[in-house]
Amino acid sequence: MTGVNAPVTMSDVARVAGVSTATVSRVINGHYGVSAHTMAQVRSAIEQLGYESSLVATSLRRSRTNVLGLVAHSFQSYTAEVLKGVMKALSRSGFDLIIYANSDLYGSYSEGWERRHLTRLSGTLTDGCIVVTPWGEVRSRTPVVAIDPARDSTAPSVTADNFAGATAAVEHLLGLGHRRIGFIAGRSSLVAAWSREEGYRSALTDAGVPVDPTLIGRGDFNPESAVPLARALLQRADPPTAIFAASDGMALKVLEVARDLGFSVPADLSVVGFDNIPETALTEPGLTTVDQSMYQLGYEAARMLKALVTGEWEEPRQIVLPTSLVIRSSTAPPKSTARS
Amino acid sequence: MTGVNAPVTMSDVARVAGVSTATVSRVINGHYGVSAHTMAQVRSAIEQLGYESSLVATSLRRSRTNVLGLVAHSFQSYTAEVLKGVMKALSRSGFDLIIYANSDLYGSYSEGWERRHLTRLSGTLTDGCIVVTPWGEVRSRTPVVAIDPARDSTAPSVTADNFAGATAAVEHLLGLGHRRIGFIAGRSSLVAAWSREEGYRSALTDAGVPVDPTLIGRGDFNPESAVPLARALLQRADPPTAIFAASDGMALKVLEVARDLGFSVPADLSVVGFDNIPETALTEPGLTTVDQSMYQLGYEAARMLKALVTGEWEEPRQIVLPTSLVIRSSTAPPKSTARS
DNA sequence: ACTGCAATCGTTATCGGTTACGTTTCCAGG
DNA sequence: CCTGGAAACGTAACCGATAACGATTGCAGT
Repeated sequence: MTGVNAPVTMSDVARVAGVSTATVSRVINGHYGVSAHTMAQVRSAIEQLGYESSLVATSLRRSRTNVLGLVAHSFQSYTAEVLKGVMKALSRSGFDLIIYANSDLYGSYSEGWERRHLTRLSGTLTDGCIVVTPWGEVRSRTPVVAIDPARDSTAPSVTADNFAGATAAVEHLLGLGHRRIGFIAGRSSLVAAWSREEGYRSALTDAGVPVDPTLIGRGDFNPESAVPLARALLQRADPPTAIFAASDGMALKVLEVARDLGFSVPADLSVVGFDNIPETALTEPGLTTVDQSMYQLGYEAARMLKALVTGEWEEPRQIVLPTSLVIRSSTAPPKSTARS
Repeated sequence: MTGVNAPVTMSDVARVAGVSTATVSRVINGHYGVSAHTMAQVRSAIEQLGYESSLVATSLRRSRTNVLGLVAHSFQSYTAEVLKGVMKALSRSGFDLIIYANSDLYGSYSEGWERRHLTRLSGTLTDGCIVVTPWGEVRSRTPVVAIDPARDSTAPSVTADNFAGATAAVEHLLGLGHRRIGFIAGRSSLVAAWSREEGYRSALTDAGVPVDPTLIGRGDFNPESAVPLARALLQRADPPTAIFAASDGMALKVLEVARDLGFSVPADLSVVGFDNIPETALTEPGLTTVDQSMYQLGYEAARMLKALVTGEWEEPRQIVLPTSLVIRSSTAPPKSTARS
């Protein structure tokens, strides 16, 4: 039953060991210049008092802290996947991870959030940060790696090959015979959203199918944003036979709207999403989607940040990871394969 | 294109505004004794330099930081669920959250991990901490709430009603006609594991079925630990007709072993897990399991910690949340309902 | 014994803030 | 005109650690 409220500091240890705090510090950090005898005394004092160095005080004074940061504006299931990858990459690397989450903005968003927290952390606490889906340009004195950055970002980043993924998705629909393919876009300021739209356009064009701007809905990756857009597309006199949504969250909403409107998926309407979040395997029907391994994104981002922090430069500052199409049961040939 | 490497500190602001750092601090914290004119000047200097106060420096000097901590020894899918609940509870509460994850121990474990990190954080950085599944007694100068604590823990905690959940699971099996029900226990130092085993024993006893110690395997919640145990149970001359595992991770391993050994689930063997992690809905067959809402655990833990930190005492220091049985397709009546 | 160089250890400035306390300014009241 | 006191602001100590630097000690070399 040791004392509970004992903020035991380095000077406590120093007093007990009969040395100065500098010596205690030297012992802890394994620095040169302390005799075996004193070392033993300090060690014993540390043990006796149950001393643990304060992360805060240490990082204020030191330049390197061996702590990396991660800033995310919300916790979705994909954030958890990213985390797993990050932890894996950091495993036994000597780096700890601090995840900073701002509760006031949970759900909502206020401009410059990442920047604000980045500066608060990187001032001293962390040696570098990973930022998940930043909405603006990120800057910091310490290295930053962005996952799915903003379009105008020049910072080191890791993204999936969104263009290729979107192309594959649309080619899959084209291959099934679809010609009127709707698209629900993501927040266009994000490079991921932009590339997915480009992939959509490119696949259509390459197949000789003209891009119909009225078939494109402008969402923002927020699932709810897809609802009115899907409704608008499906209530047209000439609804598309397939809809490709730029994210699974939005695609799931498309499924809902389709059901509400009496469309049967995939008989009346094919739906494709993007991300391959766990929920897509559980829905009825299972959602065909483009898999981007959030785990891999996290893993690579952490590996890159580690290299940046330790100064081992890594050449490709922008890493692009492959995607793959996961075909489930939300896609099928259109009812009437009438070639126009 | 503002300067990138600009560690802009409070004294920078003070210099630009032509005041002392004390005044800047007063302005930032809205303290009394600053004229409207100076205040405006300081505000403008802050704006101009893009100053953000350092979390570290502030928390070193201050007692309250308005930051809560969460310490988890690994990131599984259930950790993510807990996080969502925590974030929800902290939403717009004025408290931020810092999650500390130690990479060196990822997967493995070394004694006293939580205590070490708790003291490192609670020294200054955080006002209080949530600890997820601590393996030992946790102590700290600041309030701590444990989720699924150790058995001997007296700290404030939040747990699911593990006893009732386990009882329900076993009663479900009994109701199907099973009498030889194997059990794979969790790490017995955790109260969750202990209660689940008690529930198992109690349900059997209440039904007049004697507890056969040879049908109990001593696992430790680590999925791998269940493999040899399941193998041993199923390779007996008189294998059980059902196995209840104290966690879904272990239950999924039981499914694997059963398949390898030629058992058909649920025809030859019924399997029940505990936790209701997302994967359990995806396996073939879907796993019958006991649902404990990790989201709720996180939510309640955060709510409790908040109250402890702000001093608004909350009476029940040990919160117990209800569980519910989720029946999927891994359970069925035994082949021969031979009453012994 | 005296010098010189390591090895060992203490002193002190410092990180970026907060705050107790002291000082100056300014104005109302006598 | 002088005094008192509140308002406004600066000074410096301090939070808990680190590290540059200086001081002390021990011992080999001459």
